[in-house]
Amino acid sequence: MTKTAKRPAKAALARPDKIAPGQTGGSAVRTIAATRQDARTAKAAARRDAILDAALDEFSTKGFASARLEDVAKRAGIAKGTIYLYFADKETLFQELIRAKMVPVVGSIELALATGLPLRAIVEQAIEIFVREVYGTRRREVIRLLISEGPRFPAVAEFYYREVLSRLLKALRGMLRNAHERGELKSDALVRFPMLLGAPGIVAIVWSGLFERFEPLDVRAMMRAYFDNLFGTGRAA
Amino acid sequence: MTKTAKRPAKAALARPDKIAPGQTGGSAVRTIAATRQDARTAKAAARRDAILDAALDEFSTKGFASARLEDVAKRAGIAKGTIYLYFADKETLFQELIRAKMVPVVGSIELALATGLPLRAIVEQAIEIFVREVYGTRRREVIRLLISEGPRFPAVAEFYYREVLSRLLKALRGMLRNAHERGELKSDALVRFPMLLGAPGIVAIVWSGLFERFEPLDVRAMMRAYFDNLFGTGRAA
Amino acid sequence: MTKTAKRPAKAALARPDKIAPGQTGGSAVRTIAATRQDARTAKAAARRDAILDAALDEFSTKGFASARLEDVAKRAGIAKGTIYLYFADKETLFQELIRAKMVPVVGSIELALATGLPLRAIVEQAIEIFVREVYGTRRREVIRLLISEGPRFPAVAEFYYREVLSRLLKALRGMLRNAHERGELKSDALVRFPMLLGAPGIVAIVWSGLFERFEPLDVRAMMRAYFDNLFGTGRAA
Amino acid sequence: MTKTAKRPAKAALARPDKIAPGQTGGSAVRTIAATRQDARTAKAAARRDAILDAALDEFSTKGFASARLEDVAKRAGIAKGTIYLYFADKETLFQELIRAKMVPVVGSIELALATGLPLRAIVEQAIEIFVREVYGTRRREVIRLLISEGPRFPAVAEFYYREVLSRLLKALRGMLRNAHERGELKSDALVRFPMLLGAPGIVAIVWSGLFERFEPLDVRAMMRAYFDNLFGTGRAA
DNA sequence: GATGAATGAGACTTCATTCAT
DNA sequence: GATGAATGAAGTCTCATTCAT
Repeated sequence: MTKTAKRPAKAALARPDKIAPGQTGGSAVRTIAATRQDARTAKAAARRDAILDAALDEFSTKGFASARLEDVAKRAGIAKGTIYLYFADKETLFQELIRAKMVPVVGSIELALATGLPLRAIVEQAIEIFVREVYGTRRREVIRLLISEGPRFPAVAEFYYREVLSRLLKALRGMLRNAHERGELKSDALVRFPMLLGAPGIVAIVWSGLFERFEPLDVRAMMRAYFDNLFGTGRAA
Repeated sequence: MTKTAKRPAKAALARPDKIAPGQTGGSAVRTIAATRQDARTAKAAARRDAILDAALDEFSTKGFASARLEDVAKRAGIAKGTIYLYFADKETLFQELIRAKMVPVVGSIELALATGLPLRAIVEQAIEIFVREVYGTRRREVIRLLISEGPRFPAVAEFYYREVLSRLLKALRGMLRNAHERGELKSDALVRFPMLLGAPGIVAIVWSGLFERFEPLDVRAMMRAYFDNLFGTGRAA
Repeated sequence: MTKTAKRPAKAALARPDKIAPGQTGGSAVRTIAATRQDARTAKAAARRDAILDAALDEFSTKGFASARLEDVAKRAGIAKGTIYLYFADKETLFQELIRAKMVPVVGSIELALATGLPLRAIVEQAIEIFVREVYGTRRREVIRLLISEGPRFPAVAEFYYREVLSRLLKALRGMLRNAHERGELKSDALVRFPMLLGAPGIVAIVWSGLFERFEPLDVRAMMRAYFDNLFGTGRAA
Repeated sequence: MTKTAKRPAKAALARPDKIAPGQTGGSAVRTIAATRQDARTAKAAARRDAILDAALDEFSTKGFASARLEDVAKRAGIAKGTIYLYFADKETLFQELIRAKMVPVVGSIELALATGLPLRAIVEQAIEIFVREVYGTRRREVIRLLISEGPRFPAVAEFYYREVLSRLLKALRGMLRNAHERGELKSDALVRFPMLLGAPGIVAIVWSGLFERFEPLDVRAMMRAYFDNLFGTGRAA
């Protein structure tokens, strides 16, 4: 892939490879050893997270190709070589980063979309969730990273599509279909193109990376305007 | 000092720098020499374009940082060093690429938006223009590149905002304000957030780079659905 | 920004920069760890010296600008990149080379000049020291390098003047003033121009680099002749 | 030689190679054509000189290896390729530079040394000549260049030794031997090491390149002090 | 497990030299 | 003769990855 790859092989993508240090396969009996094991496991997990956080910072700032693993290590407070105890290589680190930051939120979003609430309420809620849980957090950077680097990492794009996006789209479609059937939605356009619901979020993230300096954007207001217009709700009614 | 010294400054950004070979300042009388000059100028311009095209290909495929200037040269059918006769360095090449591909279209879009046509017609036209002149051309890649790499090139983002985006937004605002005043637009939301009109375009471009393989997108249909919904037009009425 | 960016500043000159690998700040208690540390430190110092020696060879033979760092590495028995673990860049390597080879001898020369010995004896001694400790060693090359490349490296010239030459001249002046006051020196010319004492050494070094092949020079004899004449000593009396 | 050489062969050194444009071999009859020829020859010679002057500037400032032929051309007011109409390559240009600037003065110095004047007078004259004709002119740079780069250009050193230095030394020896025989010189040391007469000149040139900034040198005074001491003349008597 | 010194492939950039015009 | 666009070899410096300690 990218010129970064330097050494021969490359672990299969899209699956967490490598049993990281302290990571256990699956045991049972509680023993002193097991407890010690746990401690080690916990420390290892914490370290893994630290690396991922550091990597997100560096990749976001410099871009994947220009980010230096040495800086990631420094930021994580570990030595350069240690990264390789947790991730097979730079590319794998990138994938795991996307995975680790995005997968956990899918479930809760699915749940939020499955409530029978009126479209209006769900959308209102979604705006809040996006602003608070995505735009206002490091997840914004994760998505920006995905948008920027994803095209060069087919494995990442595939994994993301499979584990995150397709599930969200499915949930969205279900929710929208219901709203359509309940008459809350005039057309079926959004059922056919549910990704349009994500459009203002994408615009906000792209905008923030490029033009925020020149023209700040009130993301919440923009999203509200967008959905009001889209659903014919809002004051314009 | 010694050849080790890096080139002092860095050509001022946001302005075509470097008098490319064969480029003349501006004369008048037609002479044989002038004709010869023209031939040279024309050849130089053609070569410059070839480099820009090749660079777009390589940057799009590999990303700015990972693209090799040697590959750009090869693709343009010239020697590595020749690139430096036309562009000061890799970064300048990137900027000029964005500039050269985007600036020329701004004027015509401004014109298209300034017609007094009904909103509905303008939008219909805009969809066509986007699909034919952007999405279906290399300009799609230019925008993708801007989205991906722009955050790391403040100068490019600034230039793009100044020379392209702000002009488009202004034209959009004017057009939308008119439509609003004519009653063709219920709310003023779009006047306040004209970038929302670009949202489906952005989504289409982002989508095409990441998920096209898994789920192709009928861009024209999506845009039509989007605008129908937005303006309450279309069959759903 | 992007990996293209040149390293920002440039280590402040005239001071050993960069903590070389294995170099410690300064501790105390002797432990196993400390011992291991020492071994590493020692190895690092040895390697640093090897690089400096190799650099001296290459720079002397090819000149600073034409010497290839790869050849320096090869000669030092290490990989190209390793040099950069010890020196920030080629220019820094050059400076450190001059510093490392010259600073250590200043003190002992100052001492030799501070003895109350008669001028005649001191000069005799100085000739021996020059021939044995400078002309007959790699230091001759260091000085030749300084003469050749110094004008293009203001920082090196400055450092050399400050740390080496001005100290030597001061010691010389003191010694000569004493001799003058004791009546061993007829005029005060040398007190005013102590660098004249170095003249035959400079001539010898310059000559050896240019004309040795065509006309070998008996340096010791030349220096003796020079000083005999200068001080009115020697057989000619 | 030096890494600069890039293309296969290399014209034999130490002889002006290449019949430069406008240069004639040797004709006779005066015709209109001949006159036109002369004009061309003169122009060519002037251009050749301009290149040499420009080269001296650039080589002095940047060093031979780091000087760019393009800058030489610019400074000479010609195009890069034109240099190659007058000199075979960069190295040849360097040699011709040394030759052109130094050979013409040898004769007059020889003459000055051959007068039967008393040593004292000759030396006084020599100081003036050195200060006015060498130290105060571009010849100082030529000599500095010779000292700096000569060791890497055996052909230049050889040529210089043969055409310049050995002739000067011979003249010096003759002059000194006469002075010795006339009793004006106590010892024969200088007859054996006539280069010592040049020592203060060398010191002055080396000093001016390295330390002038920190400690200016009154060259004339230093030389006078030197020779006074050397010959037991001057006020100290 | 952790470290960080070492490696060496690789990329950008420079510039002497050539040659079509 | 003169020009300057083009070439491509070569050099500095970077950094992912390895491995001895």
